[in-house]
Amino acid sequence: MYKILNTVEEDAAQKRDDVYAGKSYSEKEKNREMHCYRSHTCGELRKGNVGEFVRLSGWIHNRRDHGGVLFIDLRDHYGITQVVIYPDRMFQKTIAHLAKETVIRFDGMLANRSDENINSKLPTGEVEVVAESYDILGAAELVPFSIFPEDPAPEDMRLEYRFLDLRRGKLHENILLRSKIIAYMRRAMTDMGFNEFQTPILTSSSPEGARDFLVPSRLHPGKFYALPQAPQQFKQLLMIAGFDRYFQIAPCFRDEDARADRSPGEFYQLDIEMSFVTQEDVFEAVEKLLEGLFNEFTEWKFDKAPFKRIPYREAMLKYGTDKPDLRIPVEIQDVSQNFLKSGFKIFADTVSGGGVARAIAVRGIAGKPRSFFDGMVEFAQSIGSQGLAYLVWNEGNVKGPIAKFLDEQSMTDLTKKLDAKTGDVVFFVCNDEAKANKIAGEIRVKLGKDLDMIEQNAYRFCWITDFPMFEYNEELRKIDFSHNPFSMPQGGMEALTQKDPLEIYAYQYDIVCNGIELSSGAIRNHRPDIMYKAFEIAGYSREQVDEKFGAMIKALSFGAPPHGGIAPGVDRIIMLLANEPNLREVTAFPMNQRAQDLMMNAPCEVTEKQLRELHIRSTEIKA
RNA sequence: GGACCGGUAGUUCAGCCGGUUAGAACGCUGGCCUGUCAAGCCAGAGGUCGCGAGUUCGAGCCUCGUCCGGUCCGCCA
Repeated sequence: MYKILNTVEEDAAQKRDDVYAGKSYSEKEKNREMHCYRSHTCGELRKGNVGEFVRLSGWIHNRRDHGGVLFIDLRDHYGITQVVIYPDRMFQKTIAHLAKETVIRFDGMLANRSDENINSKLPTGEVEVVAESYDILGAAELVPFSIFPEDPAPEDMRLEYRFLDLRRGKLHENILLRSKIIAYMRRAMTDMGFNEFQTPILTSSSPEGARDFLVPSRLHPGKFYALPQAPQQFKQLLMIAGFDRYFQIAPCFRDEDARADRSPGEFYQLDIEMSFVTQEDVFEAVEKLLEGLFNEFTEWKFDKAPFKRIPYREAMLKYGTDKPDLRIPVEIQDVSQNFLKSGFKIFADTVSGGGVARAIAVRGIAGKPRSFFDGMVEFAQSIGSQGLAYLVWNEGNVKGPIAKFLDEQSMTDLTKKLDAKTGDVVFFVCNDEAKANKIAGEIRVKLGKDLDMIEQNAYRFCWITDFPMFEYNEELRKIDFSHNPFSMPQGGMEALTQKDPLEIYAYQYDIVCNGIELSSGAIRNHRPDIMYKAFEIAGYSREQVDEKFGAMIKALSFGAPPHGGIAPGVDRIIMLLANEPNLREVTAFPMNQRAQDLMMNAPCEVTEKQLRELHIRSTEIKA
């Protein structure tokens, strides 16, 4: 191995050696002629450098004008160094009136600070540069929001002046963390024997899935490229091509509305595909990656491999969602049978009509004030529940709005089933299964937050497994794929021909951390015969399948290895590790929620000429 | 497409029951100050209260509409 490039520190050291080597303070005049912007970075100088004649360049971070002495905090990527300008310098007044964020170069001697003037908050806080001369390298206008101190600023302004926002400590660190995490991912994947590939950005529109971003073709009037929603088909083709283990930090494009944890338009996945693997092989690879990653980048507690596996149906029952936040130590229980026999008519009728009753038990909160319970009822109503029943286990009796409807036997059974003890409170939700899951799940999370039950400083992972292959579409009154039609059904062809379709699971899985879905993945269906059969169950003819997915089927027909993969969301992982609630805090140049880049002014109108070349006419009338 | 929350000085916010000339802090400008490090002190400038209509003797405050931002639902194979 040989070295191609020096680090910044090495470069600076080199220049120092070249320019300053052996030179004393008396030679400073000569040094002023040197042709470089800095001898050191602003984070570098220490006691050992005292007495050296140094040159620093950076931004005016802050200044403190004492009339006599003037202090400038000079900032660059590497840190902050105090520059002091004494009144005998003619330029002191000029510097005192420069706008913050001016880019400036100072030359001067590095001096020791006296003990009482040491700033322990700065790594460079034991020294300061005594300015001899300066050069303004980049003038600055008054900034629209404060870089220092790092006060809150309106987000649309932060986006419009992103280059300023990125100077601020927290965001600067987050983006740096992003760089390090991605570098780690590349290293770890390569070490595990994966090869990185690039796949096309201009590709063809896929009929399934999210809304595509379309790019009009100049050479083929009326035809369009689509930006990839994910390199799904390409990575499978690479497996069929025999490359065995693929990964890519893959840009993905989906024209769907944004959320706090979902960027509008574009995002990155650590896209992974492996040949000759089972579901467990994929889990093992991802667990190894994530364990290493979290080990490297967090001080918090996190689950070690193997992560908990939770079948989809169990997750929906216990947590009311397929992306459970396991930091909340509460599980939902099914109590349908208890209410079926009970005297509580509303619940009994719902259950006998095919609905379910769910219980959320919280220990030791019987003493909560009435307003707490009213608040919970109100919350339940706001998310679409008729109301919210609850029982409170007090010393010797059970109270609550529904207590009077339950006979002694029902109450005894319920107490036993829920293992309810004095001081416990149980909330009840009764509805059709889908609604009951959703409402109970949200109440579980709300209780976790309001009662401060969410485990702090911890990352809790789980795999959600055994997603149903098919589901019944009430609207179209037919069987549909519930998620991905290209996943391998568990049991293969035999299951498709023998079992009730709604009982078939797919080799499909999600990985979830702290209630955030990091990724979906699957063992793919690599057999055309099983593919045709699966589509047949969902009501597609062989011809329809050929028309829509012909290219993929063709590729699978020439000797395809069993393969599978996953694609953890890079942005979301960074968001978790940076402990940020929003993707924009870990993205250098994000769009706003309405998919606009406020700095670059995208999307924007284009010229008539451009449109003509692309054979496009806009239906929007220009102002 | 829908729901909720928000919009007052460059920024962060306060503004009581609808009642005099809309306040504070930071920033900015000027001045004072030789050791600060979120420097300090004094003075000053800075406002179409998002926009439009309505109710009222009177609207930052109430009503309706509208625009903008965020969060969520829909959507995200």
